[in-house]
Amino acid sequence: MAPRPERAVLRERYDRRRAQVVLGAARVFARSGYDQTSVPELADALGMAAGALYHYFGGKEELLIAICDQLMEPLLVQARALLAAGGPPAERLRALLRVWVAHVIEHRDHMLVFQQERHVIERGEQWAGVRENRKRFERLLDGALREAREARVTRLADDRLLLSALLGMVNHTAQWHRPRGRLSAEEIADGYAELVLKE
Amino acid sequence: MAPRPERAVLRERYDRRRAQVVLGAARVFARSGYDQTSVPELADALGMAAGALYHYFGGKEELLIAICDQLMEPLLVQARALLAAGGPPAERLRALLRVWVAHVIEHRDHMLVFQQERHVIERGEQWAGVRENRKRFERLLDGALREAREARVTRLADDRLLLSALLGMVNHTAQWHRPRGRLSAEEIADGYAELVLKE
DNA sequence: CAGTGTACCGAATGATCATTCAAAGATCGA
DNA sequence: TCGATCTTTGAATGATCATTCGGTACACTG
Repeated sequence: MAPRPERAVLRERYDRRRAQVVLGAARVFARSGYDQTSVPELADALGMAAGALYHYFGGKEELLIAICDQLMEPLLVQARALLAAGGPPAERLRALLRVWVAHVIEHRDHMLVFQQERHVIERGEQWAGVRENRKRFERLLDGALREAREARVTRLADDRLLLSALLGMVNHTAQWHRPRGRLSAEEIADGYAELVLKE
Repeated sequence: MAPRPERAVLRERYDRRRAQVVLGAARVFARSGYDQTSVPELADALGMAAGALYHYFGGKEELLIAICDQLMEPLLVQARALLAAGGPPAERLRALLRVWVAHVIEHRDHMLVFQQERHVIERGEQWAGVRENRKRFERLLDGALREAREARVTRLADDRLLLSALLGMVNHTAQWHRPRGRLSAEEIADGYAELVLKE
């Protein structure tokens, strides 16, 4: 009686397509700005009609939230797994930096959008989840930094300042890194580690 | 016959008022976003009518350019004066960091707008001047870093990476610093210097 | 191949926006 | 106070935008 493909199959197909759209939208928004890109323009760039977007998203802002989620969630997963694994503080921090820098480079467009739309993220009701995820990552990083300081391997006594400095330099990587740049993600991460850690 | 105030007086009054408007607009745009703030909203927040803005600016975007100029130009002047003064490379770099961090903190709203509107700055024809000023500052910083490396006082062999790291961490200061925060501008700058310079 | 639900289309809609402009208010020298 | 000029007003204008929705195309099941 119910002549439909398995519900799970449909759901998966829907999710995959949605993720594709989010990915493409990140590229477009990174280049042209979120507000300066009209929905028809965006749809054009994605090779679909404006109306189709509303099949996947309740509205333009929901799409923006999806971009931020697609950025933050896999990073959180990786960071948690890594920090759960144990090891000496300096090595843990170095490893976290590598994962983080690689992620920023891999999701360059997402990062640019994320940074550009800071003022929306800070305020909106619907943005609480994104803010929470950001907070979670900062807490993980903060924990790794405290450990490192207690092991006396950081070069700066002030954890908070070190945290902010790292957030600044690592996230800023999205602004200058180019796909076939001179330095690999790993070299960049190790450079940052060299600034932060004692020899 | 010509019953007018001195031309210079008028010009000065006009310029001062314009600068006030630019300052106020920076605050509003930093909080609510450039695109998300309508001209009537902005005018309201500034206590003036929408039309009056067009007495000082050809359009909304010209106002945005003015915000960036008001940010970059005094910093360039200070940086140039400081670097012209001479002294040992480590001290020059430290001094530059202090001036720079203080400027970022002082112009927090301008910085937030500047960072949020990156995609406009990168592209537009009319933005060439702003891009040029940014380039000039980066060259000054780059020079100071090279000097420091040649004097073997930096902790990272790679000037380019160090430059990017500094741009990231210092500019990011605008995002977390609060007016009556725990650390002074000077303490923050010295913290950054500690990361970058050998003991 | 018939029937059903999903994916997509694109013109229409109502709201919002940047900008203009004619007129009024403010300022100041004479 | 007069009159010239600078400054500000706010309603009108035309353009643009996000979103809606009635409908088509397609994929899959049985």
